Amino acid sequence: MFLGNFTHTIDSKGRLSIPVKFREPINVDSKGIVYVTTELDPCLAAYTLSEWDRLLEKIKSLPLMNQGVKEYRRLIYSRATECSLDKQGRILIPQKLRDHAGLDGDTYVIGNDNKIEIWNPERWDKAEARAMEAAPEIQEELAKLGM
Amino acid sequence: MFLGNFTHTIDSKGRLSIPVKFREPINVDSKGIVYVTTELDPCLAAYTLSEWDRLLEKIKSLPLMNQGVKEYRRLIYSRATECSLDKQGRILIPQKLRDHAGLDGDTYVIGNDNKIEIWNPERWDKAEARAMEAAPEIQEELAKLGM
DNA sequence: CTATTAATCCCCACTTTTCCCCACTCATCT
DNA sequence: AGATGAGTGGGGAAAAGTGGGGATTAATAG
Repeated sequence: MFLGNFTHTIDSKGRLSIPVKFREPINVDSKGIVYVTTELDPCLAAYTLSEWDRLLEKIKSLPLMNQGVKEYRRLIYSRATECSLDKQGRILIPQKLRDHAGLDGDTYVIGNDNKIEIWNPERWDKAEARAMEAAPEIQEELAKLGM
Repeated sequence: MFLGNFTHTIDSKGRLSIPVKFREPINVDSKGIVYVTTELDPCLAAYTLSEWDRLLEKIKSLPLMNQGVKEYRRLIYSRATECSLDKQGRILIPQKLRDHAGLDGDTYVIGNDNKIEIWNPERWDKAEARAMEAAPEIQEELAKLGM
C-alpha cells in the first residue's frame, strides 16, 4: 500500500524519482515496472503490474459499446506507458503525459492506496482546498453510502 | 497489448513508422504484417493476424441481413489492406486510406488494447477534449456500472 | 503492343532522441 | 566528522525516426 506525499523534481530530461518507500513493492511485486496513465483527474496515476491488471479487468468487464466507456478506455490506453525504474529509482515520463498533468520542476508524488498519483503542486493544493470547502457535502455523501 | 500515443510523420511516399514498442508483437505474432482498415471512427485501425481473425469471426457471427451489419462489413472489407513492415519498421499506407483518415505529415499512432489506431492529430485532440469535458458524466456512468 | 509514367520496394545515410552509466550534493545517523 | 543513502544532474553510446536515391514492377495512354 502506498502512503504519503513527497515533493520531487522532474529534471530537464523528464525523469522523476520514486520515493524510496515506494520502491520495494515496485521492485519486488512488479519487476521494477509501473504503468503510468491518466484518469479523469488532472494528474497521473502509476500502477504496479498486478494493480494494472486489475484495472484492465474492470475496464474489460464494462459494456463494450457504451459511449462513455469507449471514451474512458481510449483515454486510459492511449495515455498508458510502461515505465521501468532506472538504477537511481527514477522513471521517465513521456512529454505528452507531463503536458497533460502540467508537470515541470517541483512535483508531488502521492500514495493513494493501490496507486501512486503524480500531481502538479498548484493543482493538488487547489483540489485539496476545494475538498476542504466541500467537507460537509462529502460527509453527507459518505453517510449515504453507509459510512 | 498496445499502449501509448506516439507522434510520427507520414512522409511524401506515404510511409509511417510503427513505434518500436509495437514492433515486437507484430514481428513475433504476426510475421511482420498488419491489416489496416477503417472503422466507424474517423481514423485507421491496424490489427495483427490473430486479432484480425478474431474481428472477422465476430463480424461473421452477426446477423447477415441486418442493414447496419451489411454496411459495417462493406466498410471493413473494402478498405482493408495487408501491410508489411519494411526494414526500418514502417508501413506503406495506400492513398485512399490516408485520404479517409485525413492523414498527411504529423500523425498519431495510438495503442488501443488489441489494435493500433492511426489518427489525424487535430481530429484526435478534438475527440479527446470532448471526452475530458464529458468526464463528470463518464465518471457517473462508470459509478453506475459498479466501477 | 509499346512507350511513358507512376507506384512500390530495397537500400543507405543523416538527425534526433533515448538510455545507461557515473558523479555530485545534501541530509541523516552514528 | 565520517559514512551512508537519497535525490539530482549530465555526458556519451546506442537506437529510433526520417528522408531520399535508384532499381523493379505495375498502370495508363497512345
